[in-house]
Amino acid sequence: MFSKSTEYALRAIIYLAQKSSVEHKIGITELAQAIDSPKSFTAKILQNLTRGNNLINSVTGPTGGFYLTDQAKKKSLLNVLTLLEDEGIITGCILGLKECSEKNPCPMHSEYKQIKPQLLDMLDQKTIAELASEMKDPRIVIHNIGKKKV
Amino acid sequence: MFSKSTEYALRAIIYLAQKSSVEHKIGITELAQAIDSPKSFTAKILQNLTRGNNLINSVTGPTGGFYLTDQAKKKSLLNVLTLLEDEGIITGCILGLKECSEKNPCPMHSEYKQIKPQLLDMLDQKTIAELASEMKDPRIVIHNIGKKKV
DNA sequence: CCTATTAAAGACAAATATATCTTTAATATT
DNA sequence: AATATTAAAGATATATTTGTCTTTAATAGG
Repeated sequence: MFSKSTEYALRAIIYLAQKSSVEHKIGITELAQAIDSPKSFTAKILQNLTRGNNLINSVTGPTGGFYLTDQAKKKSLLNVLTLLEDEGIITGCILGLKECSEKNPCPMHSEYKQIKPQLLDMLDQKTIAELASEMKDPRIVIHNIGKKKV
Repeated sequence: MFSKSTEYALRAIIYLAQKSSVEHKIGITELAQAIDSPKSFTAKILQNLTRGNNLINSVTGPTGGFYLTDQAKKKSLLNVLTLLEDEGIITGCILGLKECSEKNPCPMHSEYKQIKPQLLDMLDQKTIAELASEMKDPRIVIHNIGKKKV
């Protein structure tokens, strides 16, 4: 559904929403372990989200790390997807046509048109803080379970 | 949503459902033009779908080409996706977790769970023959419009 | 049988996505 | 000021996807 980059970004942000604050920043080592993602690659992804768009903040040096402000925690996954420029599910055509619209629809257009707003709702309804708070239930996780690294 | 390979395959199959039969086969040149896809790459994709799974048939030599049997035309896009092994939207987790289930759900699981069956329905309800027949309406297309090849 | 036409097969190339490693800059602590 | 710690930046490596090209095999028609 999404690229690895996007998946890691979403998981990282949910983790940061849950664990970080201005007072308590999270290092990339802890973060990557917590969401079960490749560390350096995840660092790159987060870097992109600290520049320009005020989604993720970071501070170098001891006690430094990544964190979300309360404002950032109020954003939705859809907001994040927009910043990641990975909105294909929302804007794209099932069959990959560049210009699939009411005027020139693909054969699946009318069907997908009914599902798209639900996907959009799903991604837009909850703030990442709300998603993170679901993780108080220990069954709900954002890492791969039962797979140990060698 | 899908890979290019999958998109080309779906478009090709819809075109073949519309235009081909045992009596009238379609050459790769016509097909690739009709669905606006790279010719050789599309040929590869179709080759994979002629082997084993009886979805697409082909014949070499003059008057040869690709075609669908009436039986094949009765399959759904979901059937095709299964043959293409590109069912991620159906089976996968939004956040990319390997084991996202009722027992260990991701924070988006309960939300996506409600949309997944609708996506599945969308892909399973219509036969590709039915999708193809929608194209009697000239507004409905499976090629990129207004983009001319150099 | 010969030729033209078509897909099959396989080698190759280019682009993109994913991942790692090293060096640099910032900063907290001493 | 010196040191340790952390992310930033950049170079590089690997894998996968996408795309092209050439050669081979099959087959229809003369």
